[in-house]
Amino acid sequence: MKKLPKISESEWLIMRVLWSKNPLAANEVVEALDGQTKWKPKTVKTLIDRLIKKGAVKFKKDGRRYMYYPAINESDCVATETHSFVRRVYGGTVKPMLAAFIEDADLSPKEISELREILEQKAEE
Amino acid sequence: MKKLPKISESEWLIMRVLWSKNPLAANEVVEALDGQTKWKPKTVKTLIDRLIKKGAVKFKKDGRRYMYYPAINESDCVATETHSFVRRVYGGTVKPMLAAFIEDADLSPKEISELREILEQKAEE
DNA sequence: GACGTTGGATTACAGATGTAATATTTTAGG
DNA sequence: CCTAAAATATTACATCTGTAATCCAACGTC
Repeated sequence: MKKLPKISESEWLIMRVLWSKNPLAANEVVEALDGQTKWKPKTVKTLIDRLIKKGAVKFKKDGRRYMYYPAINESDCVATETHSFVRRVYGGTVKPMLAAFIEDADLSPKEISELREILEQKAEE
Repeated sequence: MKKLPKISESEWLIMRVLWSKNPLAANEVVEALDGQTKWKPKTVKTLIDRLIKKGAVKFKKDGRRYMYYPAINESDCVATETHSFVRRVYGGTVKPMLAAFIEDADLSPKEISELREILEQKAEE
């Protein structure tokens, strides 16, 4: 797995848009973010440009405009970010936090049983 | 609850040292970090100064030197950071996050069974 | 064909961050 | 007392981030 670039807080919003649907033109990204942020279109374009420079996004020409799409895998990014978060904030000790979250989160019965299954898998290792 | 300052990645390491034991002199913080980072003592001092400026750390004089201690609550910071993380990376959907955490975490068999029990409780509600 | 519109390219600019070095003050030791 | 050691205070500086604005080129419109 290749090295993933660091994605900043704002850039994450762009990436999540592009992961959920792509390729998109710049103005489509702007529209997809409508309501989520108060960014001007130029701001969105800057963020896209930076993601391209970082190698997180690629584009292809469609006539006069560019169509953007992710160049890196969502699951990989999420896993990396999660790992770094756990180490930073919890120093690696996750269990108390998981417990609190499970208590607190509004989980559906289906989600609960899925999580139980994951834990069973873990227990068998 | 008062507003918490933003704590950067590097600053988190300092805060975790001070939360685990305080008050500490600057050189004691440096020692506590030994092995965890390759920072020079001056770097550690800079980070402490910034945390003071942000209001995250306070100090009192002990003769010629300062003794540092946290000015903000660990649980509050962890909760805030976790919330922001979940929104940024998972867009607020908790279950995939929990799944990733469980996969990622290095859980002991005991911890796993404790979590399973919590989930069982949840399932019965 | 001149002109406004739309999209891309270039430039801006302050504050945060990582990572220290240098300068100064205080103090303990000779 | 004077000096080296230890702590603190001040300064440094390149990047990264957030948040755009301005400039330019191509297109479709009247």
